Amino acid sequence: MSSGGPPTIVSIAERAGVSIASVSRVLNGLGARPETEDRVRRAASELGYVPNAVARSLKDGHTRQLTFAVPDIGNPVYVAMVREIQAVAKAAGYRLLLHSTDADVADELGVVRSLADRTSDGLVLVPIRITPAHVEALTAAPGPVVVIGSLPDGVPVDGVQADSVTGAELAVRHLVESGRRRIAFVNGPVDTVPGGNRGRGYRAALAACGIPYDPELVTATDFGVGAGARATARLLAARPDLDAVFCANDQLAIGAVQALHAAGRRIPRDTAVAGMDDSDLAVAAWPPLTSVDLGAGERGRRAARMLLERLAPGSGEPLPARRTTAAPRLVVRGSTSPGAAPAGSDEQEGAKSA
Amino acid sequence: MSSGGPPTIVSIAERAGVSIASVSRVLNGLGARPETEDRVRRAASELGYVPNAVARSLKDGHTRQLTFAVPDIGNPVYVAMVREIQAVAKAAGYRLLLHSTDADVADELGVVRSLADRTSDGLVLVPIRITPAHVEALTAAPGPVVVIGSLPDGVPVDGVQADSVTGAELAVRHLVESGRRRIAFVNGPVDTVPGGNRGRGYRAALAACGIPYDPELVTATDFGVGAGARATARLLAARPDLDAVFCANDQLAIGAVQALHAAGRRIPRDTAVAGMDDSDLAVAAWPPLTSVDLGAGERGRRAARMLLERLAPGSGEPLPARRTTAAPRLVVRGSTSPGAAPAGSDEQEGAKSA
DNA sequence: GGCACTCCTGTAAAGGTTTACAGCCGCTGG
DNA sequence: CCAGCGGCTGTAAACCTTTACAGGAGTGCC
Repeated sequence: MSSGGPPTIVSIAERAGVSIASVSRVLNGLGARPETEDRVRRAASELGYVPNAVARSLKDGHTRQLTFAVPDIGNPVYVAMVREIQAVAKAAGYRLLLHSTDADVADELGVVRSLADRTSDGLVLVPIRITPAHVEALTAAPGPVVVIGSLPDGVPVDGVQADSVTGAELAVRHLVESGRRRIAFVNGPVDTVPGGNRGRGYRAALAACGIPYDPELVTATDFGVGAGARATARLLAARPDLDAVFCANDQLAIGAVQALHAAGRRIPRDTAVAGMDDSDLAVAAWPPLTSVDLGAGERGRRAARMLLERLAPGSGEPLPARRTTAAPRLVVRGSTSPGAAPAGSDEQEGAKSA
Repeated sequence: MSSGGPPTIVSIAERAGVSIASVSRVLNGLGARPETEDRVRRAASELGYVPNAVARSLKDGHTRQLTFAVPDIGNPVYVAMVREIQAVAKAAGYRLLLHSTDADVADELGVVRSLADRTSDGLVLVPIRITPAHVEALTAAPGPVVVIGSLPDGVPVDGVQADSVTGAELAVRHLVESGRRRIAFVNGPVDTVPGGNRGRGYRAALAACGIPYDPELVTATDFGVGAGARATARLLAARPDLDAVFCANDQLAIGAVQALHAAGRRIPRDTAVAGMDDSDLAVAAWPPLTSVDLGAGERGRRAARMLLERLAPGSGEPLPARRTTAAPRLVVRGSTSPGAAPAGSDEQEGAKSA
């Protein structure tokens, strides 16, 4: 009986007077006699049939869903990644499952293990920090995983990295070339992946430029606008002679800009400011922020592509773990260079609003 | 045989020497003899068993997944919504499927219809515009839908709205109270939901304040920083006497700020600027932007909750369509008021960075 | 001692799809 | 005219789980 509930191939088979196998074949484009074809198609459209994706997934073992797990969905960097990943996924006919780990290590590990429940075919993970437990979980991952972040060598999992060291070097070198010498550094938490790398980048850059490292010019705090403002105010009090502030991300840099404005410093004349990530915030600031684009979107895109390659039927998945690094790019704007980036330039176009 | 592939209840049953029914019962906490219980649990953990979510979904007819479909994932307003929706979903044990419609009407309709494939249990949709086709598709929706946006009355679907009219009125009234009289308005595309409503809000607000509507002070463009800057520059050229710019969102307002800076106007002394949405961009600007919080996060949260209520087993889903409106809130900062929002205030704390 | 009852367990069906295999029919070629 | 073959079609199994139902063993009570 074609009773309640949405139509299934059984309802169609009854209505068309054929077997369910024929229905399935017609609907999947395998051969059938023209008349059979006709009757099945007619019945299907009359009933408004839509194939049940769950049943199909159960049958053929994949869901056409990818999971993207990030510490915090609100962060512009992750937003840039989500956007690209979803675009790649959509183009390939995959849906995107977005998971927020809320920067919780246990939750991150849980996501990796939950690959086993077959809810999604693969995972792109952005860990807030990488512990031995991560290495263990990733090694035993029950499905394909791509990690965005700096992964130790032995782990048999694809990885996409930013090159914070070179990125920081680009920024510091630019500041030095603009004549700055006392370059403060406002970092985020050093026990996180980004914080750790960016700190190393700053020191390496100073060394490369022949400028001695001065601990008094360096501070670590939380990532965030308010934290950046407070940290900058402290630095300013301790070392009024600083002539540039380099920040580990744009939010901190926005805070630095605010603190400098509040202290009556002119930007960039008295003090230059540079950030990292080149998020939308950079162009919102005044003057617009010079920032190092660490290729968040690019990293997302690459991660998604690598994951899809693992899922492609061709490879029996025996390809070795791959590592790739996105090249950083310095975007110079008014916060370090008086002439740069006039208002009304063409960047950041096209966003819609609700 | 317990051959290749991940362990199933069958493998466990074999190993424990019991039937699959017993395995299922033990694993779902229904009663069993202590010894049986023991053997099943031991076998399950030895094999590293994880239940197959797809099979379970097929059996009991729901996936514990929600879909959230937005025009553009990068937009801060939608980001705020995603964040809240994902939090609510996660707390209720649901996963979140994020879909970008890329502001394509056909795609929006497709998402509604695709509810029929049983991939997710419900949908939160943010349409870019609402056409008769939308009304039709929503009326025939094969599953529960909550729309964020302004929905016509007859449609049997839950809805959450922003109150742009009151929101615009708050901003305009605030500008008037600060002594402004020639208040320009930079809108986004008027054929979109937000553009249309905000335009009406501006006119209503002027009327309420007893200020005549002056078409020369009004312009519509795309949402976006560059568009805002160009539009403001045009307005400034046509009407140098304007003393405030009200923008339909923060991106436009950022653009306006840049254009005003470029024109040598001081903010807020010469010209005040106010935006809408109160996104992260507002605090990134200098001076920080006065903005109307239209409750994006709140709307997301409510939409998610309404959807979950529809899914709760208690109700046979016969509750009538509900409509709810989030109250707007004016956040005054430096762009309209000289003293407001000192640098280093506590807003926007805690974001993490990669 | 036997009956009834309880507690536990196993068998089997259901959920919707895909697909291997076998069967049927009609046609062609010898 | 018959063997054989090709083209369609139908039956049934498989994917993995949950659960209704029936059956079996043990206990308590009369």
